[in-house]
Amino acid sequence: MASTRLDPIDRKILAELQADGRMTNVELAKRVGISAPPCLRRVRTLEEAGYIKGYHAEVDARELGFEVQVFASVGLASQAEADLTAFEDRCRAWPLVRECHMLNGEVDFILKCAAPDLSSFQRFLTGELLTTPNVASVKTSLVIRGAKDEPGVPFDVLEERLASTA
Amino acid sequence: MASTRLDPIDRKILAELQADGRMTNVELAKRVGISAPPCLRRVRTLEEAGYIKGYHAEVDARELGFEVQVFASVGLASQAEADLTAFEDRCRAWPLVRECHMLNGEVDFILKCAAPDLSSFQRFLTGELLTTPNVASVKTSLVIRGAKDEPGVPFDVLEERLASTA
DNA sequence: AAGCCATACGCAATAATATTTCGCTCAAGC
DNA sequence: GCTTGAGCGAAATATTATTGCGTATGGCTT
Repeated sequence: MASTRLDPIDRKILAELQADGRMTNVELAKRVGISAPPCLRRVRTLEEAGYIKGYHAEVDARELGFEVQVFASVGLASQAEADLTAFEDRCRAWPLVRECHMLNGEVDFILKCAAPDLSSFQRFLTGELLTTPNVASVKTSLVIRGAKDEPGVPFDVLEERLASTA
Repeated sequence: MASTRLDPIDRKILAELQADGRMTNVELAKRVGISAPPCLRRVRTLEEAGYIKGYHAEVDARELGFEVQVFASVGLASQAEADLTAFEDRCRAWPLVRECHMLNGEVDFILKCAAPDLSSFQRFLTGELLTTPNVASVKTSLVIRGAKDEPGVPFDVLEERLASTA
């Protein structure tokens, strides 16, 4: 489990697989400039070390009938650790809630939700979220349109940073 | 490009590939209950029809040195369409900005940003975002901890919905 | 500085998988 | 009741993944 620092080839592998997770290993090897076997070994190592947490197909939510995306700012009455984790557990159990982040500042949590239509979301909001114990305030914002939605991290920023630190 | 309604097998394929985008086609075929060739044909069709927009490795941002995640609420001075798209174009050009959504309500946009550290983000905030023309207000919220971060859509919700509509 | 060890590479061989081809079946439409 | 088209599965082929092994390279000890 050596926290082996990644070399440039490893970072390239991660960047390529983040951009196209279904690339064949031979294509990946070609792009990063080594032969297929060591490339595959590196990928396996990156997976086992946790640098790669999984692979996912990116599906078109709207085409599938999820017309509505909502950000919800949630404030809790009590911020005791037990109450925070209780709320987080609730969020993990709600399928409509895709993301839940604890924030500093005024609100305690921000939730990103996906729902088939507005009434589905309203039903969730009034029937589930607002009736949850310890939830003091909820402010929802409907997504009018999405301008950018890139998964993962910007590897070019990482490379710039490493170049300057070197 | 018939907007062919998806049958249960197609939906299962999408659900499986969303959960594990690197599953082999034979494994996928086994899970959805058909043989490999038609399964692959379906996957290709789903890709070409745009139901699958891509495949991505999920990388561990923190392990890679992106310690900081920030939500930024942005208000613009002018909401004329040209000004909105101008701002969206800016967001698309900033690598630190991973998501940009236009919202209803008080704020105009919410941005999800990833940065190696706080000073990187501050540099972006003061040097880029705040100096952008037409940006009237920015309120940033640091993510203290992430409780849930599921990519994609909840297919179980979709199935429930189809069951009730049927 | 020479030798040793660990690490990672590439090549070649094998196993598994992807992909194409082909013929069959079923169901809708005429 | 025939025709047509869409979708399936089996078999064959092409591509890819995976394993085993010999070799080079860099760091560390002696």
